[in-house]
Amino acid sequence: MEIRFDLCASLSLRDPQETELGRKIIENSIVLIDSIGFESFTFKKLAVQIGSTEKSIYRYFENKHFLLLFLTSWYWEWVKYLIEINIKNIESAPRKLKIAIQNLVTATAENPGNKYINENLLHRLVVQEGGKAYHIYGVDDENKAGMFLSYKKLVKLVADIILEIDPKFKYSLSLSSNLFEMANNQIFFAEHLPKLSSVASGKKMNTNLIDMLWYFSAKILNQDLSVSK
Amino acid sequence: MEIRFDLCASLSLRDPQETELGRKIIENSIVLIDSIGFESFTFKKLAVQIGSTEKSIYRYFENKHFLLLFLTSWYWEWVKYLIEINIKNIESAPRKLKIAIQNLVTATAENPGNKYINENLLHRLVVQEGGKAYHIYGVDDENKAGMFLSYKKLVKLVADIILEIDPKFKYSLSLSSNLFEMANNQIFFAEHLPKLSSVASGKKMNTNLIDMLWYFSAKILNQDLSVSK
DNA sequence: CTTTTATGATAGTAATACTGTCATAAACAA
DNA sequence: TTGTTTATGACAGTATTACTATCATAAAAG
Repeated sequence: MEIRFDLCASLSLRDPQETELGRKIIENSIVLIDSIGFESFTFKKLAVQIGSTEKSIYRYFENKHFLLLFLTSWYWEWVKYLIEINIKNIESAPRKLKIAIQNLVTATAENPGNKYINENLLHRLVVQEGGKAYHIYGVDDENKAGMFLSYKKLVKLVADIILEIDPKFKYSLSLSSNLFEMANNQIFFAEHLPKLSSVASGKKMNTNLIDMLWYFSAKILNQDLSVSK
Repeated sequence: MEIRFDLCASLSLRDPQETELGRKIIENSIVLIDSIGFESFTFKKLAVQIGSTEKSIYRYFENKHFLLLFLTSWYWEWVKYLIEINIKNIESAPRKLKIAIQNLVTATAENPGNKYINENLLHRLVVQEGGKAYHIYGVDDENKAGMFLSYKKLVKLVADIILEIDPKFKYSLSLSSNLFEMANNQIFFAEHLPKLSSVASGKKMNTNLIDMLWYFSAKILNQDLSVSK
């Protein structure tokens, strides 16, 4: 089994999912960025790691920013895919929201969906570096070019579940985007700046974070806290 | 009137608030980063703008990362200062929280507190680039060195107000940090990725954002929505 | 069997992110 | 007053980064 997502074409010069070298670039860039950080990451270092050349990587991605955008977009598509398959055939909207929260926090399936993408590592990368994909000077142009569609579709998916729960709720988009942002942020805080978070890192972090996000959402949406047990 | 904050000493090699050149560095770095973005910003460009040299700027800051950290720390101290003077003599804890929200969203005083720091520009800078101050590879070491104390103190201040409202509330730190993160994030989304936010950019953005943050907080804390009118 | 396409090898350039040295002017101390 | 720190500027230099260009070759496609 090999999951492929159709990401915005302008993210890459050539689709890296289609070639051996392309997949090597994806696989190893995740490992390398995770291990040395996005700022120290260069195409030169990646080229050395995969036994290729800088130039060959530049044939796939204009620069490292677009590579990061590709990786985060792939991640959001993956989370959307997980949520969609897991809420299938579920009737209750609050239940769907709880499932969405579970999936956006853990972002892992029982069976990995892909041979060359380590979803756990990618999740950690998005927690650490994800915001840099859009906190950039050219955000408006890139948005016009459709480069943030994956994230927008995902936020819309959850916002629609929220509207199913309460069609009159005024803040569905903000609550939805905040769930994604807050989930990643609180994981980052728990692991690096624990004074900024009420959830502690460790074995029970994900469970506690899911409980908290559900608590916040249920309160805001006037839902019974136990409804989705 | 000239506000000075005692920021963590290791943020800078020399306190820029004390010298003419130092204040020029602060003043112009805010303008320059805001206009070209943090990635394109270099000490060379800043040196040219202020008629100094790269080397002289390096005598104040190790590199541009620490300059950004200095600016964001100054900003968080400034917001903390605003909140503190505005909740003085207020009895009602929910009222205090509402005032805190108003201040963290607008982050401006009637009278600017400083001649060489443009607080409005700095606010915009923190919205755009603030997260990059701690989403870095060396976050743990810098945290040990006390470099995020300003933000942690601010989050604690608001978390304590939350505990005043409900001493049994389990998520005071996360609710507090999320208020700060969400405020900046939703401003960024409203202005650049409007599909991700329920608040629209424009004249009423701040008011709507304050209402939303208060709505979320009040719901989560079981407070009357109108209590702090 | 030819032609396209992808990659690798190699080279080169401007800018970035620094570090080092020295001269000088201003501030401060004896 | 003189002597001495201290801050800045002027200038030089280096390794790395972020690219772009050219050419040879091997594999895939027609």
